[in-house]
Amino acid sequence: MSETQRLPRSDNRLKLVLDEAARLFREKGYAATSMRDIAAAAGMLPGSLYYHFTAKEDLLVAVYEEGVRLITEKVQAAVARHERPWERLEAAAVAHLEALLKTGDYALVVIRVLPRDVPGAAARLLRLRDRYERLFAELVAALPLPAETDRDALRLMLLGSLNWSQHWFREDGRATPRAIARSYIRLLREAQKP
Amino acid sequence: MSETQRLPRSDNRLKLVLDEAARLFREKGYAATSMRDIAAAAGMLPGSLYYHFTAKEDLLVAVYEEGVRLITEKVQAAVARHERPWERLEAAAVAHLEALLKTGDYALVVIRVLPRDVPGAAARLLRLRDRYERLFAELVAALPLPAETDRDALRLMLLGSLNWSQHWFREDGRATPRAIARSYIRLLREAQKP
DNA sequence: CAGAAAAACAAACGACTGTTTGCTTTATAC
DNA sequence: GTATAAAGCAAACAGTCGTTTGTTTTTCTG
Repeated sequence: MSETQRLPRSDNRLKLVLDEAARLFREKGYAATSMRDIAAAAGMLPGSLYYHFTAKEDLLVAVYEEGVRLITEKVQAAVARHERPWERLEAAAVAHLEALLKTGDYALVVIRVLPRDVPGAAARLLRLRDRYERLFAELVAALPLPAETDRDALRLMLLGSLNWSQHWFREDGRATPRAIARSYIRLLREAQKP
Repeated sequence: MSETQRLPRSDNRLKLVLDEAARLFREKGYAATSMRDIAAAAGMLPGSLYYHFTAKEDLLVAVYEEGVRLITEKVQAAVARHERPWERLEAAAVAHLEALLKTGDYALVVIRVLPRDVPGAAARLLRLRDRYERLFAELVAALPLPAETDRDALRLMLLGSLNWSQHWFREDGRATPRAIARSYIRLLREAQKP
């Protein structure tokens, strides 16, 4: 009955594998990234990846989970620094966009790789993303808005435009993630003044 | 010197190939769709596709071109029915979203397949999409807005949120493409009233 | 230091990839 | 009606795909 369990070895390269997988999934997408690409980037042989993950889909899910964790963490920390509803939403929008465009690869994979493109893991990916987006639903619910304002539309419009910005954003430009998120919030906020 | 040029045959299946390619590219994305998938869907052998297209990338470009043509056509027709700037932009937004979510496969491929995912054709795809998006820049430029309003942000926010709706829109729901586009416009428009 | 588990190597499996080549069928044009 | 070009078939090319299996190396644990 002695289940001999041992701690991971100190020289293990799981973290490196995840980092390189995140980078490649973000750069080329899921289907266009091969297990051989990831293995080569991590300096190991293709078959070795299967010691850590039983399938390519599980590797993606692991990256996805870390991405959601990172964004959630940043957004929650940013929101906690404010008290007024609109300022909390603005802080969330800024943190969300900075996580996507500045933090690195994990976060971007979450909105770059579409769940429907990974049939065997779509359900798991959607569950992760839905849980995160509920954060924004709560922030929008707390806004002081005229009764006729469509809160769902407001939330979807904000998140949609933020997420889409990955496709046109250029690092060199003068528009920072923070400035973009703020201008979007301003466009929405002005509309809701009595 | 007699260059014997002949008309395409009446039984040719080029249109069918394009239709099936558009459907598959929309459903599974570019990388996950194989030439064999397309050939099988069109009821022919893989090699036969190369009579019509010299490479998979060219097949995508052909679908893309038709998609841009369709959206442009619908948006221009819708805009022409109105005179006041905000109504013209709203008509464009509605037509854009209906083209994506109702018209069919060609239009959706244009925003579903990312140019960067098709290295050999990225430049061609981007040129097509930029030309189309200039339509919206003109419509936004014509809006009567306060001097401090950021017109670029407004355009990017509108198009971004419209394009992102492909990811959450469900046909069964009560929200039609028309209603979604109108609620987005309303959120922006109210903000700009003096 | 000995034993065991962790982590990776080495090599291959069959299936699938985009594409090419040569040949055949068939509608069109004169 | 017959030459001719359009369209597609049939079969294969070399390469890549995700994954499996057996073995080896290396670190940790007692």
